[in-house]
Amino acid sequence: MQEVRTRFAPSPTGYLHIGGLRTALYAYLFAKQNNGKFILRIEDTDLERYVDGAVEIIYDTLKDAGLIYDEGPDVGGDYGPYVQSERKDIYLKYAQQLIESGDAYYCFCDKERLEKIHAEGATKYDKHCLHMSKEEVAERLARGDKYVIRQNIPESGITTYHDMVFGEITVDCKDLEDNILIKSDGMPTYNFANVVDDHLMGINYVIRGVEYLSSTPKYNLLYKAFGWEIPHYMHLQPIMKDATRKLSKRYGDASYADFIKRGFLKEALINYIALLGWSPKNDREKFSLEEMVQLFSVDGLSKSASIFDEVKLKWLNGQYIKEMSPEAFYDYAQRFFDKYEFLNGYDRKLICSLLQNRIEIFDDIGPAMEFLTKFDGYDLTLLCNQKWKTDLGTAKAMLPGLIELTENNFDSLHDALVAFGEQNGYKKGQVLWIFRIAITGAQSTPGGATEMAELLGKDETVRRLKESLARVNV
RNA sequence: GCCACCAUAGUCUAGAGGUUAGGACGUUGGCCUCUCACGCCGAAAACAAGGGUUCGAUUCCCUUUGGUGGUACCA
Repeated sequence: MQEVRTRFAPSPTGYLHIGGLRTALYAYLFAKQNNGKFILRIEDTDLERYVDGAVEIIYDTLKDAGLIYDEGPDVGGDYGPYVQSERKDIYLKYAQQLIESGDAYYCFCDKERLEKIHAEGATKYDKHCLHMSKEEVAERLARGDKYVIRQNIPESGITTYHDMVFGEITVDCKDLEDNILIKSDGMPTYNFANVVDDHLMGINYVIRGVEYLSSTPKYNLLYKAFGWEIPHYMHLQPIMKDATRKLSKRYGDASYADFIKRGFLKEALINYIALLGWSPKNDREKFSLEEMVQLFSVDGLSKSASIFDEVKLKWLNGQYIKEMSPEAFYDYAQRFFDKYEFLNGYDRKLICSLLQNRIEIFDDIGPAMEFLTKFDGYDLTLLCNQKWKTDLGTAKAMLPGLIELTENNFDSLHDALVAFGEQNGYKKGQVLWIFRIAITGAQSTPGGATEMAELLGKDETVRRLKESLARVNV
């Protein structure tokens, strides 16, 4: 059996977005599941849209996400070069072969003429130059006239192919245009380069976005003209931002790197995007990359687009965070501690143990610990609690005792607080509520009263208790 | 406009010619608890509409509607 070879062929036009990453993921999963090869090819034939540094971002993202490609520009392989701009001469040669066979032709029409025929109602190129004599073509070529090479599509007939996710796709040839294969700058268009490269690189499973679903018949015509074997196709619906818009850089939607920066784990991100458009057909929804390689299946691919839901991604990320070892969590959290300067000087280990199962992304560390800096002037009504039946009066009565007890029994604070309650006729919850609010000034904190005291340290705890007392006394 | 593709709760999805239409996020009630969260137990919430085919259709077919894609010297 033939070795499965898939490819991810992005254009270096900026950061790698989530949709692109998912396409790469599926191509990777399919290849690996079949013990095949996953290839990276850079499609930089559009000089205008090229963005410096974009290629490196693609390399880094794929590698970081664990989508290790077997062949690619920076790792080599037997079918290089893997960058289209470096393959320029190859395309021209094949285009000329097509001209010989009559499946393509030189076209000298300029923009003005094209605009004119469209203005006159043409919906596609009118094959004007197809009918030019050989002599005239030779003459104009010799003269150095600008030209493009167009595909010669049959004027009638239908073309059908089988897509692994959509099934039979049929398109009428009359709806197909004589696409430009080679642009006037000598570069191939996607329409041509993808066919030539996929064939030359031995790609037998083409996995890409649905935007190519209806132009695939044209590509198949090219394969046929060359006498090449047509690959299997898997077209993928896009990931949407909302019901009508695709997730895209244009709308400033987050890139892989942005999510990582905010404290999403790559495993969670990969897991989540895999599930946007693919289902294992059971209720399971947590998978490692290795498990997905085993479980991936084409019939689990969705035929409809899916909307990216960050809320669910966060939940999933939280699940991954809870499963980390405390050590791994601590290590990973370091850069986020550095990000929030007000955390300097506090016990990171303690904070980590408090936070690991209450945050969903690492960036939450800052907001979760905010009470450390936002204590002064907190809302005193927080001391009033319906469930525990406490109010400002309770606080006023309790605080002097709480201060004394903290100063003397900080090391066994919990026991001391309980004893204080028993001696003075308060419920445990009442004491702890007043105490916690009095030292944090926050409705909710990442831990209970004594845990917060431990974090603040004895001096700061006492200081805050005194400040609270002073405020309730006015 | 023309062509193609798609259509299960707010979201991601499972599903089959006959099901109490399943799961997850979110929402919500409760339990647990030194707050919140976690965790656990519940609840509400969907087959886009109209025609067929059929004993029976949400499932198959058609139409409509809605959405997306293509219609580039962009990919």
